[in-house]
Amino acid sequence: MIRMPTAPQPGTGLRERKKIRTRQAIRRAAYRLFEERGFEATRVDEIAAAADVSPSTVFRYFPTKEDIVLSDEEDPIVEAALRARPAGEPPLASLREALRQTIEQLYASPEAPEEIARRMRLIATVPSIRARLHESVADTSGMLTRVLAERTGRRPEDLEIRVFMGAVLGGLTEAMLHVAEHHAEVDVVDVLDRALTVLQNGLAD
Amino acid sequence: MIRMPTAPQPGTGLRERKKIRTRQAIRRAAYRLFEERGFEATRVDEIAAAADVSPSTVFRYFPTKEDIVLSDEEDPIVEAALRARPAGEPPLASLREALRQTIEQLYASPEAPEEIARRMRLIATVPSIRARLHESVADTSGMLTRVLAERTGRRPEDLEIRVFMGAVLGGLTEAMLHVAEHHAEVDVVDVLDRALTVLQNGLAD
DNA sequence: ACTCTTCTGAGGGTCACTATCACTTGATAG
DNA sequence: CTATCAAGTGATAGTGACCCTCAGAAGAGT
Repeated sequence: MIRMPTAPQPGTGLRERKKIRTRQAIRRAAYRLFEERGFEATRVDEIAAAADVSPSTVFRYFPTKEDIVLSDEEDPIVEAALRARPAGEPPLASLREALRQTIEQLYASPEAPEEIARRMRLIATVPSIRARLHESVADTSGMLTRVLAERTGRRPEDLEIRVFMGAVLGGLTEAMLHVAEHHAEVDVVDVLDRALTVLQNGLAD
Repeated sequence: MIRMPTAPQPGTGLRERKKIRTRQAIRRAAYRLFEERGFEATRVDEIAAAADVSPSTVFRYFPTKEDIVLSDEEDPIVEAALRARPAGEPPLASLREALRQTIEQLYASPEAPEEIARRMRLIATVPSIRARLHESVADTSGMLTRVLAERTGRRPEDLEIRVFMGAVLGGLTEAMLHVAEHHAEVDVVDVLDRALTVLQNGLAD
């Protein structure tokens, strides 16, 4: 007989909760060690020990050491927000709103700003993390390209759409790095706005 | 007394020629092995053996295995071409011309098309190479940002310029990947033109 | 030929990451 | 409550890219 599980609520079971706790334990331990002695000077074994799990478990949760810092949980949020936009809206406007909502949501939880600041500091200073960031942005770009292609009724391999999304994400990544390098002095939403303005008007002049 | 060498012609000495030959030997050996058994299945030691040098020498010439494929010799060409553009010209137009010239120059040597095709195939298929590509594009972006800032009399940390260059390079990178995935069927200059058109007009709609 | 500098090879080491497998533990059926 | 199954974990033993150091070879200038 074909296995037909009784559709357990996501996030319900003890198993799920345990996984979330382990994930957080690893991340917390890692961040603490990164602050203390720096990213590259911290070995994965040490993170594992500090989080009280085995090294293999660390890799089960995070495919690379850099992903402990990055680990894109934003993607699904942006995707949902983008899909929720009205059909006729111009792409860049849809993205603007989707991104604004995502940022808002990310800053919602109380300890978020602290964590984001730590993350920004690492992105700004550790080259291998920046490298991985660019990779993950490329993935995000692919995902958004698919959504946008679907919304506008084009094929996702369409050159024009790819270039469009590549440009938007390239611009926004630079904006993000700008924030990372000046996180104390700038307002994220303001930078996002200025970046989108450049994308809208500035490329022609 | 301060060492004041008699400014040897670049490219003249026996030393220089030998370095170039070694570099080419490594690259050729590597490409041959990559074709034969794939990128990841080829160990650096094997490349070294095939090129008849020691493994350490391979790393002296190429900081990472991926760089054997990428090794940005284009950057200085683009930079020079961009600096040669008239002062008042709009940035995107300057870039268009600089890029067109660079591509032309890259395809100049007789065996270039073959090599470029091989390179494209690797870029299209090997994830770690694509990752490194994005990194190196980020470096190029930084360099072009500096040039453009200089030409327009702004500071290179200026948000608007960074976003502009990030967007342009993000778009062009996607165009390049498009070429890599369809290298047999498309014309590079044509794709470049279409990409630049999107960058000029398309972001607003 | 003589020195100085640059380039190379050898050897040994680090560490991120993988694969395998036995073991434990939460979920599910009866 | 128990038997069964699937999923998650840890121990162990790799692999391979990359780094460091140091001794020797080989152009370059006197």
